[in-house]
Formats: sequence, structure tokens, C-alpha cells
Amino acid sequence: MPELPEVETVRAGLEKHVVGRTITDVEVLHPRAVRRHVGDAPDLIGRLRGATILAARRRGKYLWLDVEAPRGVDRFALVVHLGMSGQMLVARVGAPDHTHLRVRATLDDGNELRFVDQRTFGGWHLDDYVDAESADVDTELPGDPASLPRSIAHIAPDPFDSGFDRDEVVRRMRGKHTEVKRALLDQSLISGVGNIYADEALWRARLNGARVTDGISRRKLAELLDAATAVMSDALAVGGTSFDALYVNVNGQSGYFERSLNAYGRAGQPCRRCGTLMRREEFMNRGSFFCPKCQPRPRQ
DNA sequence: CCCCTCTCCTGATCGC
DNA sequence: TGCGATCAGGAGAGGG
Repeated sequence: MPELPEVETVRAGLEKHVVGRTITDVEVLHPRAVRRHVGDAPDLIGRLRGATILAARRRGKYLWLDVEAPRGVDRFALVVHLGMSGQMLVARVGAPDHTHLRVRATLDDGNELRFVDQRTFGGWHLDDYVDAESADVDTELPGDPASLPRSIAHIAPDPFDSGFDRDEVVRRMRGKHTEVKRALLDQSLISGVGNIYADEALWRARLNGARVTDGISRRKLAELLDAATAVMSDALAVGGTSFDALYVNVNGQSGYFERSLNAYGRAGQPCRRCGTLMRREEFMNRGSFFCPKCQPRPRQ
């Protein structure tokens, strides 16, 4: 599933392949893909037609293209969320449509930017900017790295964001009474972490996800956040190498990092640290993988 | 306000 | 071979 490392790989690909291009036309093939857009599909199409892509940015699992309308009259964000299965692909005009093609943006260089999404949890929408530090005030510098699309102003900095403050996240976690895995997945506390990297970080920090945040030491929570940062950094290092000239990679899985996973998907296999058989348990309607010896369950 | 459950969606896979 | 059940989970709405 696309979490921070996969989304960053996509962002880097877009920066390389579509920044500087002008959108000549847009086609929405599935209305659900633009359901978060305020306004209808024709509105989104009309505003993107003729617009130039100035930059590709990201926070957590959200990415956006910084876009300028013709003659510089309007500056806004084309916000993309990949959801569970979304892909941003660059293809030659006239290449056969992908099976789950949802939106097509034709560019001025003979390529198309395609949003392909099997499960349609993701989508595109247009948004204006607010200042990142005071999320309710319009920024003087739309598209500036310090500004965010309004709809994602509630998303916390991710560990690779210059505004990320690990000790502040620890403090806020300890101010809550909730299971620590739930907190790791809370995008308003720390963004970019999804189910896979949450399990990996908990395994690295030898912490059970069912432990309650206000009962964990500052030191241990700091170790957990450092582990989350490290595992996503490791994954990015191998995920960022796998796109070719016309393909902005997101494989919807964990890419080349899959072979490096220590927890996710390893139920019944020996823990790579102690050899104990890994377990899978249901949590928040999704799977959680952990070593029962290294990551002992809290007492009830 | 805070916490937590539910729901959206579709293709792959499995058991009968 | 066919078919129904199950599984995958990001994130926001809504309930308690």
C-alpha cells in the first residue's frame, strides 16, 4: 500500500517528468475519482485546462502538483491521494488505456498523466493554499513550500518534513490515552505511517501496538518514532530506484522493500531477532503482525 | 472533546 | 468450472 516512501517515490517521478509541462486537456473517466473536489468534474477540468505544473510536493501520504492557471491569474494545488491502490503514470498519448484508468491529463509534450486506481479510495481534487504555520490564514506565497492545500492543513508534518519535531510528537502521544499503534497511524499526530511501516517500527522498537501511549516512557516513544523514520528511510532508498522514463512508480505494495520486512505479513514465520513464531492479530479492522516474545502484549 | 467503529471499493484467492 | 465468502486498508463521518 502506498505509504510515505511509495508516495515520495511517486512525487520524485512527477518532479522529474511533469514539472514544467502544461495541461492541455483533462478527462474524468470515473466520477468517484474526483468526489473530493468541491465542484463537479467539468469545474475541475475547466480549471486545469491550460494550467502549468510548477512543482510536485508532498506531506505524509498526500501529494500535490503546484499549478498555475494561464497568464498567472490563479495559483492552486492539484491534490492527489493514492488511497489503497492509486497510481500516477506517465504514458504516451495513444497508448492503450489502463484497466482502471480514472483520470487522464494530456500534457503539451505528447505524454499523458494518468490516474489509475483499482479500488477508487484515492482521487484528485483542486484546492487553494493556506499557510502551514497558521492553517486558517491565506498565505502571501501560494505554492511556497511553507504553504499547504487547505484540505490537508490538519495533516501533521511527516518525519522528513523540516517542521517535524519528534519530542513534540512524543509529548502529544503521552497526552493521549490510546493504543500506540493507533497513535502511529493518526495522521494528525505524525503523517506518512501506514499499517505496514507501523508494524515495522513497533517491531524495531520492541513495542506491542496494543500498549497504551500514556503508559510508555518518553524514551521508548522517541525510540519508536526514530524507528519509524529509519524504516521509511530504508524503504525509500530502495523504492526510489524503480521507475523508468515514462513510468512513475507506485506498485501499490511495498516494492523492493518487501524482502526487507521484519514484521508485516510474516505470521507463522520465525522472528528475525529471536526465532519465536510471529503472530497476526486483528486490530482496527486490519492485520497486525508482531513477535509475541520481543513485543509482549500488555496485561489486560 | 476525545476515542473508536464503521464504511467506502474491487480483484485475487480459496474452499466447496 | 462456477460461485460465494473472505481479505486487503486510508481516512473521514458519525456514534458513544
